[in-house]
Amino acid sequence: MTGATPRRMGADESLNREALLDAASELMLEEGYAAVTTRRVAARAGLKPQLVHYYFESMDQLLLDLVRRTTARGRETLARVLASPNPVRRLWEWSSDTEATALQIEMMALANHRKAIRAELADGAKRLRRMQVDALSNVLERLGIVNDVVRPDALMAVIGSLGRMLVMEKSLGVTTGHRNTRALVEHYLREFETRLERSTDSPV
Amino acid sequence: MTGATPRRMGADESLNREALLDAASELMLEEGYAAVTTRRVAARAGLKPQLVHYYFESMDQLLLDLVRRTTARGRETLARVLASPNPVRRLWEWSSDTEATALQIEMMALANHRKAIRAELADGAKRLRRMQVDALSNVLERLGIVNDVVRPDALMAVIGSLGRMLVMEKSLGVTTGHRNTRALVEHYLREFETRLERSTDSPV
DNA sequence: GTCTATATAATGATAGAC
DNA sequence: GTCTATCATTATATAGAC
Repeated sequence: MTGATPRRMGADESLNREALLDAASELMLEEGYAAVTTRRVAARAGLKPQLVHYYFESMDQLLLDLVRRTTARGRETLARVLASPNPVRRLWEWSSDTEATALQIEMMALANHRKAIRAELADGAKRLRRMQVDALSNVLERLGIVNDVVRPDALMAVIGSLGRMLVMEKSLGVTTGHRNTRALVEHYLREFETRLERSTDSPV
Repeated sequence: MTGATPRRMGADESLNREALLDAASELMLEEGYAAVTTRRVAARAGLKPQLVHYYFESMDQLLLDLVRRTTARGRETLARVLASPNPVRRLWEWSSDTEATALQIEMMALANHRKAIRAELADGAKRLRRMQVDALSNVLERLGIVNDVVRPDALMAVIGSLGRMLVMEKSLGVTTGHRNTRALVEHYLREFETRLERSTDSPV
């Protein structure tokens, strides 16, 4: 418990600490993880570069804390999404969120070569996935939609990967086939919503 | 044509030049794009750091050349894939290629904040997509599989995004729902292959 | 045509002042 | 508990030697 603390460090609840994480997040989103340097993070937060090392043990630790904060916030957003009366469509919209996807690419790239970040991101992804699949299973079961081919977790994989890819490609400037892909998704969403409305009309 | 050449530069066909691109590719794959620095690229290629600037105008140019070479090689591989008697399954396998996916994440992240690289990567993606969709359309048409809901380009989007996501997640350490997702893909692949075999048995 | 010596700026991090 | 002066290292890039 009393592990040697080589250097003193700012409190976890500090406003400056949060400001530095905000700055890091913005930089990562706008210019990529390589732009998240001590000096640039500090400058954007209106602080001196040395303060980064006061509030964070290292740049790696700052990035790890950022990933943790981001996935935690993701769970909060997802909880609201899943509370919707039409969770499937909102899940699709959520999977197509531009900002979250851009951040995810950066963090995936970061995780590819930083063990601690990979573990943190994997944990976050698993927890999000479990929330999604649980909610999807509930809805499908409640509506009596049982399908041996398309299991809820597989359906979630399709929704998630397709949404993310459309956003990625669009930000890249590639939209080949997007119209038909969206039409395909819309087709199944409508089919689901028809069943949903039918079940909502009739009382439980 | 005689634009001012501020600095002399190595020939395009030089072995050292290729070695530097190889080193950059390996580094990007193993440690991410941020690890692609003059010193590290040179060290891996067994050359002096200054040579990087002899063969490439700048680090940005090196990265751009690497993206161009990578997408060009991708087209060669894809052409072989599409020449297969069973192009749909091989397209699925190709979309699930681990190395290519890891490189793609890095390059997507890189493209997010470098205009020239974004343009190059977008061009490469469009050309690959066109090859894929053309081939898929041909096969589906030849087999008489016409479907207003699942158009060839949308089907390609599903195959591509799903394959990439499974690989990404697996490398992250997340495999929740992968079994059922693979089973889903396998279901449709088998269905397609049954029709394919039937059409191959009967001569044209 | 190929490579080296060198310049300049940015990086993560530490020790110590308030 | 908060912040600053400073360091060693690495980054990209240039000018010029062979």
